[in-house]
Amino acid sequence: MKVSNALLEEAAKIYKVLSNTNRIKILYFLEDNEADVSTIVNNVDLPQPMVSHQLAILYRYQLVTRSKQGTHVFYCLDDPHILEMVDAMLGHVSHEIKGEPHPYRKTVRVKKDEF
Amino acid sequence: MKVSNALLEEAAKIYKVLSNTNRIKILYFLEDNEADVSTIVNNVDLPQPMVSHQLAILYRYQLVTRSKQGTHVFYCLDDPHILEMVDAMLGHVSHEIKGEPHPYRKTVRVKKDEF
DNA sequence: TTTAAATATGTAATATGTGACATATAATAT
DNA sequence: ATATTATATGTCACATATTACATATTTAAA
Repeated sequence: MKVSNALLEEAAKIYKVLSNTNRIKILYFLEDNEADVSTIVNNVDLPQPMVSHQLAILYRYQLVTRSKQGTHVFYCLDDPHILEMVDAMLGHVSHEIKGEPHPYRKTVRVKKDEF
Repeated sequence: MKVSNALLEEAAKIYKVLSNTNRIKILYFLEDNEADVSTIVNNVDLPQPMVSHQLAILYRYQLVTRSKQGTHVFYCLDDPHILEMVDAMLGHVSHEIKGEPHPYRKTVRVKKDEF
């Protein structure tokens, strides 16, 4: 498959956005609810400036939309398909983990032919 | 959906691995071929130490496997499903780059109501 | 117009990632 | 042993990310 550089770089950027558990948590909370910042803060258990900061990143990369109502800003998943991708990734890692924590491959594989 | 912290962190780590165009390029080259390092170097047009470095990261996080034959080390996708995920992401960003609304998006973003 | 609530932004310390480059190791052949 | 090829590792300068915290901005109500 031939992929343009611009596309690769854009994909890499989205992956960077997703490479943070706080942002993933926020996305997951928004799976079921459109929610304002305070509600998100109360549910993901992070300080408000942190949540605002991560929401700004999610918004900049078009992972969420937002709309203002009075003093409240409501955030919403832009494309639910993103969460399907995250689901797939969680499935991947849970399959890989299988009981053992797997930050790295610590378990020795076959001695002779591997290294 | 309720997700354990360990799982979230593991998914975030894999996302971090994927957040680099050089690593994605290497994974894509391995889509069609099992290949040794030199072959990869010749095809992705990156200096050899860079390729070895990125391969080490891909191996540590179990995105590729490797086997040694003489002086050559052959790398192979560990789980082709990973590339399906990358495909999905490339599809996602190709929509974004063209400024197209996402497939599942109900309303088009309007300047006036945004800020 | 002062106050309070909701949200966003700025700053600084620390940490982590990146890319270029030099060099080390490992296997094989001469 | 020495040389050669394939691959891996170490280092350094640089850039970017993370987090906590303080403060600014916006809105609406009293």
